[in-house]
Amino acid sequence: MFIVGTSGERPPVSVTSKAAKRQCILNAAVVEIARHGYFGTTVAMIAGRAGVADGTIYLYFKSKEAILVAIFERAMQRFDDAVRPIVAQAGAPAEEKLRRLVGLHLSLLGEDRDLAVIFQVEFRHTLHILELLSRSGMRNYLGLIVQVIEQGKREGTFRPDVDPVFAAKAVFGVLDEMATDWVLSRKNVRLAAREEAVSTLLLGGLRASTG
Amino acid sequence: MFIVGTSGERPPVSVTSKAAKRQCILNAAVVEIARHGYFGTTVAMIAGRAGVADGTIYLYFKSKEAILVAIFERAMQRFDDAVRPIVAQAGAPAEEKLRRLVGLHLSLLGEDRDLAVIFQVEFRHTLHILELLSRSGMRNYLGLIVQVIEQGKREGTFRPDVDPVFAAKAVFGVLDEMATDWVLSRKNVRLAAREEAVSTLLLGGLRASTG
Amino acid sequence: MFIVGTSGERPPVSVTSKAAKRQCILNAAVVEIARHGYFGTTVAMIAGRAGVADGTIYLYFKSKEAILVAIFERAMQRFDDAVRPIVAQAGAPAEEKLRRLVGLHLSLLGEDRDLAVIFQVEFRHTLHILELLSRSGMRNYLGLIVQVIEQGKREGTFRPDVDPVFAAKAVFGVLDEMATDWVLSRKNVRLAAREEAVSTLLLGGLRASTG
Amino acid sequence: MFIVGTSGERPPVSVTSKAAKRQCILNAAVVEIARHGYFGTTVAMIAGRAGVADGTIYLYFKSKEAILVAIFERAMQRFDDAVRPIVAQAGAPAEEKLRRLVGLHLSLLGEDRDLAVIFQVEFRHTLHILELLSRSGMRNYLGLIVQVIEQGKREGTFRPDVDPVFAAKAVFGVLDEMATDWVLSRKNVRLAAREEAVSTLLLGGLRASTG
DNA sequence: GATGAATGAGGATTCATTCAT
DNA sequence: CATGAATGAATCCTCATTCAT
Repeated sequence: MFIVGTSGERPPVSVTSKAAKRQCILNAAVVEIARHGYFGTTVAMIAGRAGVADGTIYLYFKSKEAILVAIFERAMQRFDDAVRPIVAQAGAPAEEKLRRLVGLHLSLLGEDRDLAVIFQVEFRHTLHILELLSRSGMRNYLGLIVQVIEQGKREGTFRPDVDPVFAAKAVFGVLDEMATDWVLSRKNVRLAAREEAVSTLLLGGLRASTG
Repeated sequence: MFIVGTSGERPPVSVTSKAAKRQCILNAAVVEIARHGYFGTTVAMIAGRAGVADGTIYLYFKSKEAILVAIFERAMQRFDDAVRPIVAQAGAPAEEKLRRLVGLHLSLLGEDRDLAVIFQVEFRHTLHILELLSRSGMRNYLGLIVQVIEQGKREGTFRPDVDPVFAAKAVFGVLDEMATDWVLSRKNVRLAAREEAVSTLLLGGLRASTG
Repeated sequence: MFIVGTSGERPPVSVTSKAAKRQCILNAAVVEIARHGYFGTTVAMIAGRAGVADGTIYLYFKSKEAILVAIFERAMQRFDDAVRPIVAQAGAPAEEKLRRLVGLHLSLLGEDRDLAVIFQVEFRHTLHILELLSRSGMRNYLGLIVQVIEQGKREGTFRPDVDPVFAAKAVFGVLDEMATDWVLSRKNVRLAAREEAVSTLLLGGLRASTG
Repeated sequence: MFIVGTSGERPPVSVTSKAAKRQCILNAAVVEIARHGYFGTTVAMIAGRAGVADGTIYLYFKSKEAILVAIFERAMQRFDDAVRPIVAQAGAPAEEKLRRLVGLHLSLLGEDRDLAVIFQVEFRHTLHILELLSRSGMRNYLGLIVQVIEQGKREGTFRPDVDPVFAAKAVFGVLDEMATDWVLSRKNVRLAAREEAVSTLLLGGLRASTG
């Protein structure tokens, strides 16, 4: 059924439109799920906001749950793309990297409240889903924090008795709580405003007591 | 819970039975919800485990959601009962109180994995529920931590530039992440085993750098 | 939760009503499926005719398909109850038994056109279902016909070179075609009216050519 | 079916291609429907096997049901083409014709198991479809059998008291049951192997008892 | 108070069919 | 002619909640 011609390129419209509509559905899902929760959101609601028919959703995603997973993966990809260069940067001290990492975490979540809601609330929905996620993308992210802390220990800026994995989880826990708190508070503050305080507190706990 | 025969003194039995059955349902709900998630748990499942008829549930709780709230309230009450004396204890330094508070938090959650699952996972289900909770019991608990940190600032053991509310949230965040991590990990470690590391890290971040 | 009392008998209402409602749903299903076909019949249609709510159906049957199977089983049971005594009857010659068996087959189907429609049309729906059925009840029925033919061979009234299993299938085939033809014809004839012709034809084919 | 390049003579190719593609779709439909049942087969499945786009199906058939009807008509046409000459053959006795007719019926179905499945199972799906079919092609076929039996009565080889239409249905019934039984049995026997037994039985039932 | 049968609204998903390209 | 993405109606099934016994 493929009429072989001379053009090696498939219709660009299709590619663009296909990917674009997928993103469109994902965006709609983020808004709806942030607003009504995963179980409170119907596929029809997502389709409605995306401006497509209910059935169309299933041309792009295998199931409702697959949408949630796709949201997570897309977000983690963006996180990873932003964080990895910071960690990899040669020459920068661990303290500096940790500060920037903290700033980035808060900025990225702070930029998109809907996404933040999903990350802080909806992804915690079910042990099943949480485990799914924690085993994939989340591990990567935690691994990056671990690297920074290990660097700090090598540099001598962080206490030698700190367990890097434990410390990374603690760092993540503080960031996470800040994000959740911000998501739950109705106040019109910027999440990134807490960057300084968070960094200070964490670095205080990690730093070697340089006499 | 089984009343067989004709008991002459109904009122006291009834009261006991009434309260006992309520607890029984709550216990059943904790197990089922921890195992299958809030939305994955049916009222029939809870009733089945509690050994009562489906309809009976509604003699003790207004709705399925009310059960979730009741679980939260009961757990927070226990938390409060345990934490309040520590905070109120006169003569104890803030550092000591914080250590004991950390230990208590991890112990209480570590004692009942099902309850921990619900706290770390299920209560995060929906923005709606989370807000409900954060406005009531959670605030109290956070307030207690705030008190300890304020005491530390007054004593001079904690840095004067620390914002007590912010710091309390950070403390909670670390504890929370440890609990979540424990819930998700299949390893057979005790949650309380991390008490020392958590306290050290947090106190390191809070402590005034006594020159 | 069972308050042990002195009465050994459960509420009779429940038993009666439970079984009665099951039959009621089955009857409704027979009518609807005969009229609109299995795939053309919705669970709501069955529930509507049975006078119960849609969800009630699922208190009595696991799925829509389970209803079809139950219809088959109920009908086969009735067939079996009627046919078995005929076959078992001592002293009756095979010819006589075959005549009565033919008469019974046509009578039973002829009595309930809706059921006949389902037997002749709907049960043939899918290879899957047909195999399911042919392996269970249908085999029994065929086995009874086989017995009669074997008896005829022993008596010397049926040709010795007849394969009983083959012949039984042929008998069934003729009966089946008569039933299908009757179901499809709109004429107001009685199915049982063909009893004589069918028996004559079949016995002609089976009978030993007694010189 | 794949037209690559610029063919100068479109019309004939087109005509051929058009008819060929129709047959191609029909063949694909036979396989899929035999395998998954009519309601279990999607138009997309047929299109996939035929190697055409979903929408293309509708350039050749008005609806999914129209495909089923077309399958029936094509098959009946083949039956008719094969059976008619036998019946029309002058000089051949009715017994001989009936034998050959039986053989042909079993051979044609036995040659294509997929088609046999559809004939014996899928065409019985719905009263609606069955009636559709029985009014058209099936009647013709039955009419041919009737002719043979009438010839036999004129010849004096068949019993004078036999109703030709009834007898034709009985013949068809036996053939039908044999085919169904073969379709359902997994054994690797040839359907045509039963030709002799079927003919013998039927002729035994029809034959005038030449004393 | 307790029961559990009954309810019926609600939702994820499928698929025949259409139509812009 | 052919495509296949898009449609949206339709359906089976679940389950929180009620209420007659």
